[in-house]
Amino acid sequence: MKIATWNVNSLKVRLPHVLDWLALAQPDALCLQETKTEDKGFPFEALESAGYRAIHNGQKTYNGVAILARSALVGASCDIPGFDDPQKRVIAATVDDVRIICAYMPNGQEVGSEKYAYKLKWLAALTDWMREELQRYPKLALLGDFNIAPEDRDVHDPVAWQGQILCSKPERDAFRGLLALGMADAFRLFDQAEKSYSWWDYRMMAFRRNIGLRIDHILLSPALISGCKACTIDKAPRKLERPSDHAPVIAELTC
DNA sequence: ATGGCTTGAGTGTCAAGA
Repeated sequence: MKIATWNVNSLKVRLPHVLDWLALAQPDALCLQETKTEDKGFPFEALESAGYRAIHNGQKTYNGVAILARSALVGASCDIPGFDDPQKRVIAATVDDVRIICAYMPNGQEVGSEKYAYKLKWLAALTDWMREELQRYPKLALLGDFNIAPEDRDVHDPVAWQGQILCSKPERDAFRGLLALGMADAFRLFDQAEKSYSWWDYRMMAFRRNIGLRIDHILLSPALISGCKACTIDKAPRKLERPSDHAPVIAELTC
């Protein structure tokens, strides 16, 4: 089973890239973030024609998450239960026996800001919820745009980014808090090239210069870790015309 | 150099992203 995550930065603009990528990469499940549309603008028909069912938790202009899958999406749920949040950042469903959680974690804007406080509260709520979900669903994968670079090796210039948003200690502590539940960062289960990133700024020709961060992740529950055969970042879509600023991350599971 | 692009809102130019 191949599962993947991709922040598409507007599904309306990126639909051709998504359809091409589905045909090429053939994932069994694909988590999308930043669809930036309500359900009425969501391309259910085009995805159906491509062989994918979809569930969507969207809103106008900002945020919005979806899961696309070849098989049925069972037991779909939206948002973090008990966490009052108007922003549409979470959707979950079971696909072929694996609980898939798709999350678009807050950016936080600037350390110390209101949005930063919201980000840390959000991450705490997610972690509490994940602790419960892992009891309910031993085979669980948390995929998405975490907006956290977990370690200095995930950052093109760790000195410049030290303590900055996406790299601050409380954010990295929150990431480690998720790992402390027993989950593993699928990408780090394998040898990887140095300077592997999943996001590059649109400005300053950052992609061509590989000025990036690794902030999109796939976390696997203990029951899924040993069956993970590969985890890769596909930079190809980032090279296209009008790309998303994020690249897809893919994990291959033997189940 | 606090910008540099890109998007969605909506016809002016701004907020937000990371």
